[in-house]
Amino acid sequence: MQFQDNIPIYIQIEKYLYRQIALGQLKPGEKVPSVRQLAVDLTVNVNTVQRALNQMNNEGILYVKRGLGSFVTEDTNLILQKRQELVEDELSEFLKSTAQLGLSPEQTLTALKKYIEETGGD
Amino acid sequence: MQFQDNIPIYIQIEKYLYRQIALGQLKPGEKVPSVRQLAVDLTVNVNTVQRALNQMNNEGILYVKRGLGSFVTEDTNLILQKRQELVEDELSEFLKSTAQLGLSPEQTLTALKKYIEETGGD
DNA sequence: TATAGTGTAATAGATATCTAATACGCTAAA
DNA sequence: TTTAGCGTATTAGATATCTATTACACTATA
Repeated sequence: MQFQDNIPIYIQIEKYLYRQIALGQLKPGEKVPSVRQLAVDLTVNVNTVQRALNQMNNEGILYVKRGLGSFVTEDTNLILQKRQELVEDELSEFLKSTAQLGLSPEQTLTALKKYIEETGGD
Repeated sequence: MQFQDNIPIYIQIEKYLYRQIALGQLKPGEKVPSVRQLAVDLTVNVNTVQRALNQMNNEGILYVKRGLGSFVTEDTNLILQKRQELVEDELSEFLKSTAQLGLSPEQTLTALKKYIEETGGD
């Protein structure tokens, strides 16, 4: 995984894992790779992974079985809720950004539609 | 101005000034507030402002008159080009983000439309 | 000429992030 | 009981960011 500069790595790892869960690539109750394994996979230090997992534990998205590892919550509603939250955050931030560039919501919508038509979304 | 945590301030200042120029609130040939004045306005250190202005000088968006200050380029095409670039960056990043949450470009478009209808874009 | 305002540079210190290394206690399985 | 894998904690050092401070050279103007 390649990380974007200027944004803390532990934030990006958090986002990455949230998305894995939101997409169902990490299922409810499933074990998350160990911090050591993730550190190897992501070419990052164990402490950095640990820091990312901490807040997810605090939010209840993950839970820990001592000596065994971290697991995805089995609270499906919580996962759905989190996914919805992530989507709405993106929508909100996007509209905020384009507004600061002088585009109204409607203009933003039009620009996005045109952009998709022209590029296919890439 | 309040700054977002986890993103370097000098990056946010840069973005802020780009938008001022893109929106025409800083016009071609107009003097940009001095680094000392900006530092006061933004409640930030002079060096941090200086760092933000440097790259904009390198890109040709600003130019310096020694002893007088920094000024917005009079190359209108360059400004228009930069604005277009900023908009497309937002569009691209937005689609990338929603894709990582499992939304196709079309689904993203629909979600945005719905979001605007429901919230008015706020 | 003297002064005020400008960009620019350099230094030192504080803080956050990241890495590296080591260690401890827990659990499951050989 | 021993071993391997797990989360967790701690310490030290490197780097980037930001602040604070001082200083220098240039320009326009009183």
